Amino acid sequence: MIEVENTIKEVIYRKVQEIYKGDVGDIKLEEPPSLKLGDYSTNISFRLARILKRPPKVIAEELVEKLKSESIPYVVDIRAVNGYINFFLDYNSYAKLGIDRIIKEGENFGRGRDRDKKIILEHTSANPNGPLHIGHGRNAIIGDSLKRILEFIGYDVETHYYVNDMGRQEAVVVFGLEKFEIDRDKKPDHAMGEIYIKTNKLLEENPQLEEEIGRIMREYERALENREDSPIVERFQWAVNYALEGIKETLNNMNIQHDTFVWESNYVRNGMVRDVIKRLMETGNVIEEDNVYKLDLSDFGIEKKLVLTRGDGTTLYSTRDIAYHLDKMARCDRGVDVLGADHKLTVQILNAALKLLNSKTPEVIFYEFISLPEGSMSTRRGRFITLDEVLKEAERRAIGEVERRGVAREEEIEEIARKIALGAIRYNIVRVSPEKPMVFKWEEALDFEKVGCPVIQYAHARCCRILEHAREMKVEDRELFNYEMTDQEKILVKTLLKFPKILEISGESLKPHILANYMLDVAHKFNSFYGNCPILKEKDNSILHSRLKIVEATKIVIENGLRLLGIECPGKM
RNA sequence: GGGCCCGUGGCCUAGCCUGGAUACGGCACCGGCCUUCUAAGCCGGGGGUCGGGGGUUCAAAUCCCCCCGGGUCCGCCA
Repeated sequence: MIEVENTIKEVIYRKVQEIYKGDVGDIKLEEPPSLKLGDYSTNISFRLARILKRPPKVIAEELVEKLKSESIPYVVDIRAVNGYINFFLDYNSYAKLGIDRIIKEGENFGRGRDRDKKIILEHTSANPNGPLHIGHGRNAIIGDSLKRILEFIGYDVETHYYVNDMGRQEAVVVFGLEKFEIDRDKKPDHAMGEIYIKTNKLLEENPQLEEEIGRIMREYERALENREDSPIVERFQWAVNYALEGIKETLNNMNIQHDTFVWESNYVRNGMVRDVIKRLMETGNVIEEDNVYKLDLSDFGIEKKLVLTRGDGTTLYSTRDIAYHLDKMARCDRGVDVLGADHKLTVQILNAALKLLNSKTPEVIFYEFISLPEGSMSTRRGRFITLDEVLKEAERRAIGEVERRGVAREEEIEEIARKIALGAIRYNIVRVSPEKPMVFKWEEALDFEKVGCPVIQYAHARCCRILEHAREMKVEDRELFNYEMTDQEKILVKTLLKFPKILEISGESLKPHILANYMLDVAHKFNSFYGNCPILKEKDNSILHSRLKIVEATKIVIENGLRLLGIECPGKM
């Protein structure tokens, strides 16, 4: 618990001041590798050793003597070990307070105070020219998990899906729709993907058609600038909305919903792109080169120059992106984008331009690609694995597993399997640190046997079952934790109470994988407790009652934690 | 060619920002545990030059430099 940690830190700081008045920086509280070494420790003696020119061990012993004269709440013992100063908690009172708090706060355990800060979080933003593949999935899963975490710790979060409707790829689709008939029987995004792939093939074989694409793009942009409701606008809108319909369905199946869909074309229509270009022209960093105006960003250490408009006067993605971000950053306290690592240079340029326009810049989470064992994915070549097929295959396998275990009624199986399948997919992606490249392998993504989320959901199911049985037993209320607790109990209680701090770190550092890894930790600690400490079979009523409270608290933490990862708990499996 | 990212036991992965106690887990492997709360589990065991080499430090997976391998970016594409 954060209060206990802060108190310990304060006391250490005071005592250190007694032997050394200078600045020693923040006191860092660490966790010893084993319970036998205590619950918290500090390495302050090592840092003081140099300054005071005395061995760390001696300093540690001296500090321990001083610390022992203080009475620190929930701390029963302080020892000097190898230069470290180790603190031992009084688990009887610590567990009583902590478990009681978790149960009292329930689904709000871990929730932060309202920060009165608005965050706009943009994620997924896949081009509406085909179905989402697992690469988009990494983006969406990281983004959605983060949205849930940030909201829970007290931010007002609005999610954006930035719809790229003005790119070449969308013009290809619009062109393709007049050449090929769309398959109305297929899911819309898949049908649109087919059109896109076929049209690209057609263009490859007939390069002279390329001019058509350019013409369509110019026509669309002209219509937007003139705010016409011409047929070309309708064609683009139809195509984009049609694909988006399918994309939204997929996202919905993954428990992901966006608050706002922002269309790129909106910024051409409302004149903001023209305005941005005009303002950038006035910065004095513009040069003319190859008959086109470019923004020189060498002041920002960027070699690449930003082309402001094409030779034919039409706008480019980058300037429209600047307009979007300018608008977005003005509407929030913090802007967060989830983007593929291939956008790193783009973002540098974007941020430089935003600074020139005196705007805040977004914080960006970059994630590396998910590739296939046979190489990288390609939307254009149709070489990718869609989220839809992963979802479907995961459910198929999960149904088999649930049936095999035989704990669910026939009519429950599908629903349970769906939760397990989605959990496995979301978890296996979110648990990996985003800067690590991933290789998609079916066996790994959908391994229900041991790895990942099923273990967490299973621990939760065990909690549910135990509590169910306990209700039938009518256990008397007794004073909690008035016995010598086992190591497994202590470790579990301590782990559960870390939840709020984990959320804070995970949210503030924009790293949902920290929460994901913690959840597995909770499950392991619970399983160890479950395997070593009798609960319902415990004869001592006081211990039985206390252990049930630990189970209840575990159930709450798992539910809250998985919910923030967009994963549901089946309750039985 | 230059910039950025990754490289942790056979495989996957945490820790790296903010340097410290035997490098967290999982898979696979070996040995125990289901007349006992769901064995998707528990207990124990073997397995590591933290890509390589220098450096800084009392102390380096962690900080600095060089190198190797992989990815990615360097469009009047998005």
